[in-house]
Amino acid sequence: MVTRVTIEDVARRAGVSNMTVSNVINQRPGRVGEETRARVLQAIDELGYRVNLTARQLRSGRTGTIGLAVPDLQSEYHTALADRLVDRLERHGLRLVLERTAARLSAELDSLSAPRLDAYDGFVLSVVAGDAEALAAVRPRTPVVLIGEQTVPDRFDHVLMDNVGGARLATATLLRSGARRIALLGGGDDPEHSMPHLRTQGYRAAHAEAGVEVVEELVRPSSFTRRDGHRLVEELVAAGEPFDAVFALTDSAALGALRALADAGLRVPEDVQVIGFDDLDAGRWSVPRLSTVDPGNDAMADAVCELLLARIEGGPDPRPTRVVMPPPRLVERGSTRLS
Amino acid sequence: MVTRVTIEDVARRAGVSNMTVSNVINQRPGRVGEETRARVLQAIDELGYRVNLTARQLRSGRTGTIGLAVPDLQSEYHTALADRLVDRLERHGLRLVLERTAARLSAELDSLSAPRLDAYDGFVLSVVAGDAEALAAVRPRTPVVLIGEQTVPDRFDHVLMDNVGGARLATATLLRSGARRIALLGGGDDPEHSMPHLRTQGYRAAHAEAGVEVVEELVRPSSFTRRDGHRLVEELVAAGEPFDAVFALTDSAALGALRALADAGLRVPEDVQVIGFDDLDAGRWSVPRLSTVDPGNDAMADAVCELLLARIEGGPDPRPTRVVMPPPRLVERGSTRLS
DNA sequence: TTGAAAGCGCTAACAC
DNA sequence: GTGTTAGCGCTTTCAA
Repeated sequence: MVTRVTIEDVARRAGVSNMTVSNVINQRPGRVGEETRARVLQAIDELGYRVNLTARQLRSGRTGTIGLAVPDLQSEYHTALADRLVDRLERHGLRLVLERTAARLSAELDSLSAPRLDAYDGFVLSVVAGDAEALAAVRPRTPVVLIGEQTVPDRFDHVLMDNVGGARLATATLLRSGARRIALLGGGDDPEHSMPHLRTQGYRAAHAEAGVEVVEELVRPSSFTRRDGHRLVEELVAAGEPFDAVFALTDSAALGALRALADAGLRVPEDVQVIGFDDLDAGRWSVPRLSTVDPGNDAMADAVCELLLARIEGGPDPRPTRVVMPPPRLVERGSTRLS
Repeated sequence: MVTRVTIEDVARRAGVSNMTVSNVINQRPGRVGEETRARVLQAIDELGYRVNLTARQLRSGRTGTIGLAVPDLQSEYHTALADRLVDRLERHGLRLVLERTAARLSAELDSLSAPRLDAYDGFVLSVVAGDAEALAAVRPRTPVVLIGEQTVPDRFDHVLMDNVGGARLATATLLRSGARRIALLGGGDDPEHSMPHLRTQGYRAAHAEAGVEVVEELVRPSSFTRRDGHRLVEELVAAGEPFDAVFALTDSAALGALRALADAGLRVPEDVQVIGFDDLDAGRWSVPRLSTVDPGNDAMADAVCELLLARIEGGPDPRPTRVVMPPPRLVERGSTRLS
């Protein structure tokens, strides 16, 4: 073990006390004379001293780090969110690190356990597997913001997207352009507050508003990845069920659907229109370009930061928790006909 | 501040000493009687005690966490690598967290600074901006494995891909199928040991071996993202320079190229063959499916883990550093004609 | 403006 | 098998 240079070594060399060195390091104003500071700085330099964040943290409780746990590191939606957060938090001198929960409840709960949270000043969890009941017992001492559509105990700050509104927007656009048989990739009998359930609800609402009957054979379950989207469209084509549009619950599924439609010799948007959800960057480079719903990605990232910072900096007065849900916006590209 | 339950509280309640509690927590074999253990466990449960990892770390020096710093959280290549590493490290009771360097030298060096490294038992840095010179002064006490093609001080373990070999493989395949005017997206006068330089070198080597002249007008610089790939193909088409194949230095650029070729009304692979590099998952879902080079992704992840674990667990005897470079493999899909 | 003392919560090392 | 002592490196508190 290489010996470590401590504050004490620096203090000895500069001929001052530990505390003075600490004051220099932390740039505490007016606590140390100009001359002394210079001497300390020089000692630090000569010795190559670096703070031990672990020790500082044990004493002060601050780590300067925010954690973000996502279900899947490859999820383009979540890495895009992470990127937005890194940029914003950097401006406040905070660093963001990413963890993976693999969408497992055990891992999500684990990420909220005291030992894990101790490493962070604040934590953001993208809840996929958990729900209000599962999270009922969790009372983290670290500020936590939850994202995702699951219902969660109202003791948590919560940022979510308008799934119902966004899905209604997408579906209404297709209906307005004349589509009458809209395949829904990812709809079905999911748990009540899950993302698929909510987006399916928006899909049905739009149909009801337009006075168009939903073709139940076209409502296909569990489809979030490219692979899923591809498979479901294949199945639909094989089943011979005609459809003139596809609403995929995620852009990823929509991209897989595009692939399958090309395989089947169907033209987009002439034969089949396609619309996704999430506004991933990849949708700008697909063939054809993907129309989609922007659920308010920037606004959500803003909200997460604000909530976190308010709790971290805002003293002990327990401000009420907040729920933030920005308005969705339609992004029309080549995979739909202009409405 | 909510008061924290400490080991001392548990000890008092169970009527034992701190050390006994510690022994129970750490499941040290044969150090504590069955009855005592039960009493301690109960006290832990009743009090809701959780270890303070910060304190443990300050004392023991272990954190149980490995850091991985990547240039871009949205880079599909790097998140795929992260996923591979999470899986492997989990098996050894280690957790992986991801950080972003934004491909800036300052951030890369920063990530190797003592305070940052203190948070980890081991660290993996994907070097993009740094080189041997920039890293010369860095002497981390935490085990570090470097990945990426930059030359690095040989005091670091280093895992890299065979950029020259992989690029030669891709280019040779195109030449064998009859291509004679192969656009290179991302070639150019980059620094000597950079990825673009090396892959360009492989491209030229394959031409030389096949006795085919490189068309210099088709060698286009800096192209790694979808956007880049798209733009460069657009420019090529606008310039009226004929080409019968595209070798993109990354799959991402290749996907952008596919988009641009479709815009230009060129058929793939009939009019233009396309091949990428990296073997990203996205390449399986593009239209058409993307042929590519697998640089040995699984083998690289294996190597990173082995090197890390050897240094973490392997005592103080300073084993020699190692450089690992797995063999690349061609993945033929729909964007090329079978060779 | 500077310093001394105390202790954050845990575990290594050794005694019993 | 269990307890005692010491201390990881830092910052808080209070005194000078």
